[in-house]
Amino acid sequence: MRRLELIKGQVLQRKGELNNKVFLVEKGLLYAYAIDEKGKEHIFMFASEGWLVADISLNPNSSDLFIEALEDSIVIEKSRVNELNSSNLKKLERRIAVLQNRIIMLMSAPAIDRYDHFVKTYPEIVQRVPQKMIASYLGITPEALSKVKNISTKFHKK
Amino acid sequence: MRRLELIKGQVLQRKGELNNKVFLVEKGLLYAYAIDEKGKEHIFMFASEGWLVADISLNPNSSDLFIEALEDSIVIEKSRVNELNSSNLKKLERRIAVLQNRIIMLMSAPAIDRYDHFVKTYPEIVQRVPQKMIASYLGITPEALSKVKNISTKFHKK
DNA sequence: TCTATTTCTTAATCTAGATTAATGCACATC
DNA sequence: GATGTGCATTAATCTAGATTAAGAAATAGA
Repeated sequence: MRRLELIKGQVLQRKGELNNKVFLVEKGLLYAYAIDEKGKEHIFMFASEGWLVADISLNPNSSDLFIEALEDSIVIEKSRVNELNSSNLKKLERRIAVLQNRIIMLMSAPAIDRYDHFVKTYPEIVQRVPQKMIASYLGITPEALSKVKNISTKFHKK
Repeated sequence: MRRLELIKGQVLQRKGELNNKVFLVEKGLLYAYAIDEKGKEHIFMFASEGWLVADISLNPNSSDLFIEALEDSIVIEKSRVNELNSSNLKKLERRIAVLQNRIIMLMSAPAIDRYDHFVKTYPEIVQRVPQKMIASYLGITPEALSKVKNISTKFHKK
């Protein structure tokens, strides 16, 4: 358990690296992402103050995700086995709920609905990250997000 | 905690109903699904012998998902708060890992890769459920799955 | 302040997968 | 054996979102 000061752009954890840590964000903003075979980045989550960011994948010897600071940040690094304990059960449940909802959204809702839901759920994040990163989180391109927002405002659906 | 015998097609839990239970599958096969505004069904998970099936959504007063028996089954109904305890931490972690992976796949991999991954990961399920349900789990239509499998075998990508 | 690099937008074209519809098949039920 | 019901497949058409390519706008760095 140690305290880390990060500058914007600093990478905390890389794909393939040992994956036995979780990071509690004390200040700033981090994000976790995967890079596919074509080199495209897919944002898995954002984590601001008070959130835990970690790659909870099956193999603790090799991370699937990258974790990186989006702003200058301070995080508390903790051991994964120590931190994912009974006192954090509620947090784990919450995470499952969020992931479950994300899957249903990805499968059933069009891009614009996913965007509206994101803005409603994480208004602070929207202010702090570029649109192209929100697009990536939603599973679409920045161009598609730009288009889709445009159409929805034109027709006063907003 | 009680033991329930279900016949094929029986619905254990409906959207909107109280959501404070989890179900341990002792025998048979269940599945959990969402129904969107257009009435389309989206399969969230399958659960065969030994698996826990539950809607872990944020609000315990209202379920987001339906849970239904795909075969004649026997399940142990348990209270959600009692069951999601420290002795099941590893199971919760596993579920997070599975969901995390599913999200990455939905965002980055084409339908055929998602199908191949599913067949590799859950070969028993493939034998027990119709193709259209696998398609639904993958987030595509039965027609698209049929086409995509066809193309991939024609070009010996299999 | 001036210049760079990023980010956002628009537009044209393309494509994976959706939709609609028809057909064949494997069943179960009568 | 005839008839119904659900499942899989094929094919034609359609569409949401991807890709590619510019340019405009915003931000950061010097």
